[in-house]
Amino acid sequence: MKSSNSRFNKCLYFSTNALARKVEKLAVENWKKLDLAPSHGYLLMMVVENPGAQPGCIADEMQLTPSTITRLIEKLEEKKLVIRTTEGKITNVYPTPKGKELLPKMKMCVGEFTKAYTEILGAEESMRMVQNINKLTDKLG
Amino acid sequence: MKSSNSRFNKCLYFSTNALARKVEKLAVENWKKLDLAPSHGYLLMMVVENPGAQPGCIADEMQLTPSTITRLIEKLEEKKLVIRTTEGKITNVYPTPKGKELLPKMKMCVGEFTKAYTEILGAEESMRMVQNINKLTDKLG
DNA sequence: TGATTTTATTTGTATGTACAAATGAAATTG
DNA sequence: CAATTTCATTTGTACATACAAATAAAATCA
Repeated sequence: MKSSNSRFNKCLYFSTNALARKVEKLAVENWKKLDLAPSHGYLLMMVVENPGAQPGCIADEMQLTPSTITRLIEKLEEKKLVIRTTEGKITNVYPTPKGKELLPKMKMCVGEFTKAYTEILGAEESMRMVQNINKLTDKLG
Repeated sequence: MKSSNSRFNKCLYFSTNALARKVEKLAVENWKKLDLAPSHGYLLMMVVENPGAQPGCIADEMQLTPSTITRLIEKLEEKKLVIRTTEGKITNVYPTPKGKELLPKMKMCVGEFTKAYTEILGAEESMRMVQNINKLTDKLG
């Protein structure tokens, strides 16, 4: 159903959630070829480009909680895409060779995803929309 | 962290998810006084105003899957706020008196939530933003 | 009318995320 | 320097949601 047919379409709660679900679905579809969830993919990319990144920083960067980051890292470790080393209270996350190898494909994935929604919305509107959403998020923070 | 400081801030995936999480949080906070999750609240409101509504219609209206609606209804049934009757393949959901009683408070809740984000964003920008988000969602559908 | 297809709903299972509490180490403070 | 506080991370638990399969009824078709 089109959101414009919903009695709830005037409420930010429904609008944002519905949008997030659709975008998530599109992203999941896009990342399937690498057998990764989008969040895993983005985290891995970050670690490949920032070897030794700490969970706390990753959490800030990805706007997720530290506990969520721990969970994502666990999954990536199971797949042998990253390893964790802990010294004292500091944990560092490094990509494995297998993880590093994925970088070009992951970048292509991001490109394709961006292309997918840019084609739907137009380049200008896409960018403006993303900016507005960020602004809104900041203000709510 | 402000989304504008994130390296991912240009990606619709992160923007929408981050916004949805913030909005969800705000809504959850707002609905706590009624001891309801926002989605439970909205579903209950719909059932109070539409006694006998069927899960499939509710799913369309709320832009959630039927299975999710089943789960939400189960929770509301546990709390004795709605009851389900099934005849043949058709299920109808009705509010209990206890559920009906909540309506005014729920409407206030929605009002307060709207007020909360309208105060942050301004009335005009809020409305425009919601419209744009809906448009985007429709196009992605 | 009997067989097949469609429809509505529920169930089993899995994912993504968060919060609160636990852990363990480092930093501060008195 | 011992006690306390702060900090980084992980663990336990819970919630919202989805997909795929199961169920069961109704509708269609041959």
